[in-house]
Amino acid sequence: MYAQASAKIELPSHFQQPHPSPAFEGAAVQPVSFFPAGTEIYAQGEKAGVLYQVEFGAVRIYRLLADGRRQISAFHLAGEIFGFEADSTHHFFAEAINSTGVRVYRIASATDMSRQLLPLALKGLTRAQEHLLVLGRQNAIERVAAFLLEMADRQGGLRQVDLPMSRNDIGDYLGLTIETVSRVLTRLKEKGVIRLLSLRSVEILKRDTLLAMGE
Amino acid sequence: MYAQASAKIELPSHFQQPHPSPAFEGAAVQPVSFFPAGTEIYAQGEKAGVLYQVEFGAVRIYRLLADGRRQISAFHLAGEIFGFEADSTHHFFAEAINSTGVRVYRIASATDMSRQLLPLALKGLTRAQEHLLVLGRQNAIERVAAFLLEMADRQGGLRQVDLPMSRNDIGDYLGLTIETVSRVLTRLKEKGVIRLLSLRSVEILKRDTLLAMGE
DNA sequence: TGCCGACATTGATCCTGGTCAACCGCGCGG
DNA sequence: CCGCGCGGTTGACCAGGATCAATGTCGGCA
Repeated sequence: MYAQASAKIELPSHFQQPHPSPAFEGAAVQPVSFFPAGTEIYAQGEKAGVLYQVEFGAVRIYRLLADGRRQISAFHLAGEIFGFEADSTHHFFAEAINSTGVRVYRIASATDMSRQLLPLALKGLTRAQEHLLVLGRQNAIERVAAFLLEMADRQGGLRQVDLPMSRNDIGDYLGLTIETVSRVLTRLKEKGVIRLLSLRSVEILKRDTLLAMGE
Repeated sequence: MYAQASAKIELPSHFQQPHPSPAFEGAAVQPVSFFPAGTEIYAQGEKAGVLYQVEFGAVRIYRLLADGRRQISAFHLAGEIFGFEADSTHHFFAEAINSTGVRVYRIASATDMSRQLLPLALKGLTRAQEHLLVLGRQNAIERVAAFLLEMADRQGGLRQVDLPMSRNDIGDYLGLTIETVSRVLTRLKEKGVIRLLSLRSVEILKRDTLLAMGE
């Protein structure tokens, strides 16, 4: 429904990098599906049962409160696998942040994937629990610092970090408002800890200072 | 305040009440270990590899920041299993909240437990993600309401809810201070939503009101 | 049964981050 | 090429919850 073909040529080069993907055993590989920026991959309440691997782009996983407040529980970058649930129903929404390609793995119901899924689930659990510490007990500066370090880490620990998501997304991930995120970033910039190469690209100048802040 | 001494005592067999729980296959069952209130079951950094099932009592799982701030990521009540990690190291602390008995399952390294562990990991992941929404986007009243409902739910949905943990524990679970937890509880009491039977026992009088608050 | 200490409640004040609002700047379409 | 709109930044003010402090109460044990 939402997936549609799109021109790969138009994509920024950093979305095109191939990644070393551990293919799934016992799962039928579907062709890559394309999701334009902002489109839904699956919705809360929908039937689950298919796994997704990000080929390029980025995905946000989130829940909503009745009044529209949103909590993003995870971002998924190239190479990462998402879509598994505790039961047969999706408890979250998944949306493409930018133009995103995902490879779909359809699993034969007879196949036992637990051996391959367990490490992923445990990794996700650990990440979620670490995120709980950030949301429950850290202040705005600490949250943003932790976020920048997490993103740098997940992109290979380079000085230059891509932020595929908007300030709004960052805020909804960190439990902050967009204004607070913005203010903290400028404060970090003024302190010489980071440099904003563009809105969506940050260079980390003082990694140790950031580390000291982020915990 | 938080006892660090690990005082593991094995109970005489006539104390070992069995409870209706699905035993593990392929795991050596150890006798029940007894942990007095406040004692450590395992520590962050320790080697993992053993599973625990709460026989009686309650357990808190938490992390600490350098300055002592604490985030409890989960409580485990009777019947629940905890102790599994993404790698061979514990990333969290586990402590007995009250006098607690845990059954230890030692797993032969050859045995593949993933089939049995995956549902538990996924359940934990879902709970953690729901907790993220609470910590990231809900205010104090909503957090406490959600907590009371969660506890009621996990105790069979009865009107009367046992809170095995202190206000401090509740605060560190909800990302609030002990004072705020206390104030919210008195406010709920004044509104006739709950009744405090004792410090550790709450009766839910208006479940629907609580539900509306907890989201 | 009464005492003590830990835990909990309540009150006063402070401060971080939210809210509301104005403005900026870039990219896109007319 | 200009103007519009969206996303981001910045500022002023506000409020929810933290902090600091005093008091209250429960429960365990002598």
